[in-house]
Amino acid sequence: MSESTLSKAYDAASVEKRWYGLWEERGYFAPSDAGQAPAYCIMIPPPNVTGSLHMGHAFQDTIMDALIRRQRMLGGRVLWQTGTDHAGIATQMVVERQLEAEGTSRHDLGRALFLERVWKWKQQSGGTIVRQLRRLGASCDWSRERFTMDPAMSHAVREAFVRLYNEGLIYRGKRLVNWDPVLLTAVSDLEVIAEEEQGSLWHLRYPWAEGEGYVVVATTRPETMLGDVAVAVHPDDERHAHLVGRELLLPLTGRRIPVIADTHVDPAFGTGCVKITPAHDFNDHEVGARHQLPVINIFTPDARINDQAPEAYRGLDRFEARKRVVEDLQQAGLVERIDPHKLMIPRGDRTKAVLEPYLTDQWFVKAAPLAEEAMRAVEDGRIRFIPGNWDKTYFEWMRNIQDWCISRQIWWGHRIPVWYGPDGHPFVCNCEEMVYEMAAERYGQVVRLTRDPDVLDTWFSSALWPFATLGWPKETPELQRYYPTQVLVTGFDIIFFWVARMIMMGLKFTGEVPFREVYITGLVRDADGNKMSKSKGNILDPLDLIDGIDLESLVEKRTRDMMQPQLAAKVAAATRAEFPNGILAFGTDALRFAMAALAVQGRDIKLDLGRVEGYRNFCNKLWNATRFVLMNAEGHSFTGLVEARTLPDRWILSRLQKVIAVMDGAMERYRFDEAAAALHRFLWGEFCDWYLEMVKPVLYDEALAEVEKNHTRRVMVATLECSLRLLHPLMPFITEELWQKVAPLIGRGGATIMRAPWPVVEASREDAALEAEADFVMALVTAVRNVRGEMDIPPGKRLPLLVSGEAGAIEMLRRHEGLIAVLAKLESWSELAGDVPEGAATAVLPGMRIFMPLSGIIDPAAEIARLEKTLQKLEADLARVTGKLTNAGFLSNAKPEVVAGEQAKAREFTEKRQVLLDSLTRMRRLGGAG
RNA sequence: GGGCGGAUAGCUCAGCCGGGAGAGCAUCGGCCUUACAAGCCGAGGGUCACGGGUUCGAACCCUGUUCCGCCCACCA
Repeated sequence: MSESTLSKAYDAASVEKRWYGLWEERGYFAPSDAGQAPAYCIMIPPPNVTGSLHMGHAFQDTIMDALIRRQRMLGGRVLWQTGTDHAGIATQMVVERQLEAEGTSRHDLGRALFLERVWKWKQQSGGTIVRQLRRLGASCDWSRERFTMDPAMSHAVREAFVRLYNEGLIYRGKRLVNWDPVLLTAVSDLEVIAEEEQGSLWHLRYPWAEGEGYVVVATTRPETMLGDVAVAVHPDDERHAHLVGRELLLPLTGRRIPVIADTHVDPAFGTGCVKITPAHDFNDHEVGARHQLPVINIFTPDARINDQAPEAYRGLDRFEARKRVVEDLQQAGLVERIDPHKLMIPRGDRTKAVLEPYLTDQWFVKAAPLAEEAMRAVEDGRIRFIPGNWDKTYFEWMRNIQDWCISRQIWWGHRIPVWYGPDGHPFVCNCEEMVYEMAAERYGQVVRLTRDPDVLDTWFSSALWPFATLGWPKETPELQRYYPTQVLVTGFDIIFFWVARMIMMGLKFTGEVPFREVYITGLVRDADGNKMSKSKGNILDPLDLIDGIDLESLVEKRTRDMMQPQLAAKVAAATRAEFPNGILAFGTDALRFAMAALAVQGRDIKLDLGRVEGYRNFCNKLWNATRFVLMNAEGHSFTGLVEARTLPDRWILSRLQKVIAVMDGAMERYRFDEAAAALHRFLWGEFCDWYLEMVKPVLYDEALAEVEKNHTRRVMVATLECSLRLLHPLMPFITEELWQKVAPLIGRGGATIMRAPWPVVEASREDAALEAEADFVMALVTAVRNVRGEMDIPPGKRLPLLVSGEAGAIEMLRRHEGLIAVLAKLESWSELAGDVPEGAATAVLPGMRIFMPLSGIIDPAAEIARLEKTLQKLEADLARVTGKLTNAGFLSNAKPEVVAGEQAKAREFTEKRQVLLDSLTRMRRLGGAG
């Protein structure tokens, strides 16, 4: 018996558990090898191995999976390439923190042992995020999973480095870079987060070397004065022009420094005199270079004062040094004043340490030549951003692109493939053995080489992801088949870090774009619109929405390991207020559907749990609709039947074609919100609310022949079966579960819905005239229900109905009287003969007036109120339409069909108005009499 | 300083080519109608941020203003 196979309520957990393992085991995620079918490929943005799944992943991976599943059903050779990123700095920090807890450090271990330790950590903990990804139903091809530190990936990285180097696009140089004094490494410009903080502007007096007086300079970093080499004024600044060329005595150091003129100075800021510290400020460095000034570095790598500075300050941390320098200057009477001042402080995006401009040897990628090609690819449409306006952001950055500092002084990462000879000559090669041969050739003997100790920026390997994962630099079949990939789905936050660099590298090494489209998603925010972050304590874990979580566990989770434990109480309180009962288990499908429904283009999404719950209910609705279908179709044979005979059958099939078309259009335009809305509206609002109700009188009619019922049973099953396929990309689990039961009934079964064909519009099933007839039936039923609802008539009470109107409308009613009688709970209907009975409620439909004699049942006053309300709305509508039709401009300028439409409305409204007025008159009479 | 978004029902958001303001949630009323109370049937709720313009007609196009958000940038 069918009913026993489906429980009464949908239980997401038990359904979801059943399928993923099977799909993966049976290899359904791997590309089909279907001959010459078109290839379709998406590269997952590889999540950090250190990461765990967050809402952003849930959002983006749902979108990617929906695209992939649909394409797979369309029959393409579909690859969703997956893998993880070694995340150099993040991973190294995780392991270093562990070492710290054990009372040791990476330096105690040494490089080799440390790396071993990181690999061990990766083995044990690196799989978290890919396990979580599976819970989302992500159908990536795990058999091709890559890690950015795999040997093949490392080979590709070295190859890319060597080729760029040989072309002069990678070079080494001593430059001022952003330096993280905690991590002791350079970082790229993009890894600098500048935030406004409250500081001070110190006004310092620098006395003249000869004679009386001083110059006042304003600075936000007084401690760097120990490295000053000049004071600059603007060449056109008349106040200071006479000072240029004279010498100052730099306080605390005894050094003499010149006053110079440079246009960098803004005469309007501070005193118009700027101290120049080429070693510790990007602008000053340029000024220094222009004037051939010396560069005096006063910091050690961990930002303590070094031996270049006077002895008194050596060894002091930069912040202590600041205090001491200011104190000493104050003692000497050299501080004029200290103003509060807001300024931008640069911090490292990982360590949050204040960064220092620091002069070191680093490796750089010469970006401008690569950027040129990359811009052209977007200009000429080889790559398209969705939404389109992101190309502005892209161009803006590309036009002003700076050389990319790619060397990092950390250990976890791709080591730079450069070896130095005894004289410092660099040998750059993909293969270590070859390097020694190259060296032997140069020096005439075998020599010892030392390898560059640095590793590459993690984003360097990420930039190669789209082709390196497919086998580059080898010309593999996969590379030929799947590259360029179709679409990249990612967030705007990594357009520069990743998207732009993939485009540059892709074009450079393959001559082709890495992807044809870039779909930029919004950010998932909390219910109040705040960015989710650990420190704010407002993180929602997608798995908690899937599995549910009780309040105490949620509070514990949000307050555990907080960077600022003092916030824990506040976070706990806010959590208790927002989720007094914890979070319900909504299941993966509901979460995915919510993500799709909220995926509006060009806008961040505020995660509304009510929405997720609503879609959990939708799952349940679907579940129960399927139970109903199974109960009524199982055990019957309707093979060979293809016709749709009844109005409901023909109507639902016609509507189904529309949904298929809408779904295709929406998915192709990346309008997942439209896709979700169309499916929801069709399945709940049309299939369940109307069709399944309309089918009941047919199936329950004992007088009707089985064959007639079987026609309807078949349509019912076929419609559901097709809908499940349409829904599958967004709700993979429940659709598989239900499809396995439904599809065999129409001989369509298969091992998995994943490989079932994507629905195709059957134009012959579309029938506008029939839909209009169905609309009439539904409007009539709704009108009766409306009266019932407003008049508080008991739902079970059967009512008689009187109608009058056009022959066509009456005929439609006659054709579907059985259906209408059931849906509207009518006792009988007849054409109005003579006067409208006293106390009848009235409603007006296109071409028909209906009257329900309710004398003694309804309250005349209530009916009067109802009619007046309707009339009021109608009057407003009529006034608007009349206004247009009496406007000469409208009549002469508007399109004829628009005018005709308005005229039709005017006739309809006028007629309706008259009916309502008549009814009101009657009711008032009755009310007055009673 | 430059650039990009956003402002529509109590809340979260749709609204396509300019032509009768929509959905979900929440609210109110009535229902255990044998698929579903995670449900069914109804109802109420809007100065489309504000000003000006174009147009026969503007939530939509142009322009100005206010507020909110984000990105980029070397004012010491």
